[in-house]
Amino acid sequence: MPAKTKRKEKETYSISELAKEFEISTRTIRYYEEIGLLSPKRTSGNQRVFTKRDKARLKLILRGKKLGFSLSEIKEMIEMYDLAGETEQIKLTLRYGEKKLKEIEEKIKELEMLREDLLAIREMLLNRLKELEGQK
Amino acid sequence: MPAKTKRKEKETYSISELAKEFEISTRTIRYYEEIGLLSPKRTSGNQRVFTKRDKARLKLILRGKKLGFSLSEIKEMIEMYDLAGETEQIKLTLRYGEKKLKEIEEKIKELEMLREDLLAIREMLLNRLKELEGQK
DNA sequence: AATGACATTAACGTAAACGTAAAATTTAAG
DNA sequence: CTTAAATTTTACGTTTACGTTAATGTCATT
Repeated sequence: MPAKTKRKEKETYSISELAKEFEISTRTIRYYEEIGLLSPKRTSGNQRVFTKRDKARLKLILRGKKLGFSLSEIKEMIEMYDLAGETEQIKLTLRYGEKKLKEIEEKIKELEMLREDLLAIREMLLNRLKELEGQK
Repeated sequence: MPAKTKRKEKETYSISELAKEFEISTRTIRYYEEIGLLSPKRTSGNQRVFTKRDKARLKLILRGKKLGFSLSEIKEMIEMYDLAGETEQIKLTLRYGEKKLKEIEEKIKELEMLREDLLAIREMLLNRLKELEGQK
């Protein structure tokens, strides 16, 4: 009797697999490695091998990008994931994290303001439409 | 008897006044005009004169930037402010506005997810700290 | 009219974030 | 083993969003 029904979850990915999945170029992925955002292992033949962890990290990078963070900012944030274990380091990281949290909450607030602006414009437009339709 | 106590509100601004107020360079402002984001009037001597409206617009541009929109995206959004008056145009603009609204709400959601991530990391770090401090 | 502060256009420079092409390897398939 | 598809590094190119002179012009004061 088969003990594990869990099908052999693919543990690793090639560069083009990730590129396809996230709809980015392989160049982009290599570039992220170049600037230290990713550090995939290599095969005996020197080809990149990405683990689940690498993939999760890439996802985080792309999310950061969508939100307007620069790659260097993203790098700083990502470094919170890889900690030595020194308590001092951890404390510093915590402080840094609080700062980033505030920035993010700031950003959320600003987006909400922008949303309000757009909603106001929408109202304006709807009224204008009514006027124009009314006097047709 | 003086009828109006309202002090002569300054209606216009020079390029450097705006630059100082928003903490950007004059070059940046000229660049925004160059790509059609601003269209200030000119003095007889050809110097730029910015109205309240121009100023409000600049503010919107800068807000968009802080949120990671590209200048061309911002340009699209800004065009919602200047409408012909044609009902068809207005309808199109409304549709476009709905789209932008959804994008913004998407962005807000993603930021909230990012915030959750960071909060989780913080928890992790706090636990780790406790362990380390405990076994000192 | 001359001085100094601020303004103008023109044009070249730059950093970030990739795109793209070339030449050489590696891997998978037959 | 051979071939095609995928990957590698190298290196120059491109776009966006301005920075940075340079050469002149304008404006308010003296």
